[in-house]
Amino acid sequence: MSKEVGQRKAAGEDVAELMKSMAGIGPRLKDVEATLGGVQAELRTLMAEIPNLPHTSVPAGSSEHDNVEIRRWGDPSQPVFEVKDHVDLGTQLGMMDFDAATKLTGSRFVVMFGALSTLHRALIQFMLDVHTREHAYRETYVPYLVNERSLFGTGQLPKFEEDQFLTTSDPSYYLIPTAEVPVTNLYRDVIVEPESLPARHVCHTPCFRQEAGSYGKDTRGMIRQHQFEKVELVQLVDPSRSWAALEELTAHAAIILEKLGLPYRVVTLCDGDLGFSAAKTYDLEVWLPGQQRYREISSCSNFEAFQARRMGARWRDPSTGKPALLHTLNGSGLAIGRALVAVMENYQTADGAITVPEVLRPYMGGMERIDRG
RNA sequence: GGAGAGGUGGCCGAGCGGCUGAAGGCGCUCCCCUGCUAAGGGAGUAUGGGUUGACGCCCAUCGAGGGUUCGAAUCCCUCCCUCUCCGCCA
Repeated sequence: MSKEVGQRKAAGEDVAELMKSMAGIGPRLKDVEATLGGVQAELRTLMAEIPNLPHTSVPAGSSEHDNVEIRRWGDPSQPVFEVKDHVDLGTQLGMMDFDAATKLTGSRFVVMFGALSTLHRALIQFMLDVHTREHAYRETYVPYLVNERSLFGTGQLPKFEEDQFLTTSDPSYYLIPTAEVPVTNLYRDVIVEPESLPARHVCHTPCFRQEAGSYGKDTRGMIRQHQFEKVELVQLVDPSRSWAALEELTAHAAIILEKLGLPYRVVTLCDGDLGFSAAKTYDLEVWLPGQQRYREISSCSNFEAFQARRMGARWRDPSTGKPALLHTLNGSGLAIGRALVAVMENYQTADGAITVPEVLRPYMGGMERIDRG
């Protein structure tokens, strides 16, 4: 109609009456739009906090006790001597100092020195090399601070605000809780061509987590820290391939444990233990002699279209020629702090030293043994 | 941090409050011409969403969000980002 005004005016006609008839439309339209907007916002808010639907293959259960073991690898049998945990080992070696970290910052941090620090770095290098050279992941470097939209995209916000470290509030920048956030969000508002799928990224970053609600848990040692390193695997795939991709990705993470010679088992998380965004998750649990139990060292998930929907990550489906949601996956490959703990405890000797696993020696200048001094 | 400039289609680049979803150029696609290469002529060419068997039609989009107006790429406000100079700095 407004177009008509212009046309008639150009033709020299009188448009006063037409304009008068339209005068009331504006306010009415605005009113209706406001109502619609309100309803849509409400709907969005509600939907933002609804978790993903578990896949049909996910076992039912209410807690981690109902997770289902899939397989085991390696021999977790006891050495003949009395084993120490990583805290005693590291402290007695003079290479791990929790008190210092408490002084510098607070609880749930660690300071390391010397060969232990090098071992920590060696683990990172080793994992990055295996995943890039043997599993065809593209090494990726990303910001460690992200904005709210990124955390929304992968599902940490709005529901898990209390787990994040907020640094600035104008604009809101958060320390990343995992590389999953920046890496997956590379594809936010992006339509990728089918040729570039699957997109595979491997990314080493520090991770920062408040660990809210885990106050009494794992207070000893490096198992649960506010800051830890992780080498993360992220895949974006054709939706018809995502379940196969989850198996592959989990295998890529497991191979690291095998190369390191660390006994582990694979469990499928039951629906009660499943994360907010995941449709299915395999946890890799490494054997820790110091705790006499398996502990999570990697979590590999298929999110199907859940994250993709939140962030608008799409591909051009060749069968229709139209943009369609991708499927996203990720998994730790592996958590570095816990891998260090596992190496220390599994490779300890009777005299409190640590044998360096074969595959890490090239990364440590050939060092075979970490000993005092 | 200080001072300026600017964000328009795959790219470059115009744009008066009203037939501008957007001139022109480049690029790309198809056709014609030309016995090579090159040049030349013509036509077409934004994206996303919805709808249709299909032609098509409808909606949204000129950094983002608000506002003014019957009508905004164009005017006003807020924010984001980019560039240049200065300062600072790994």
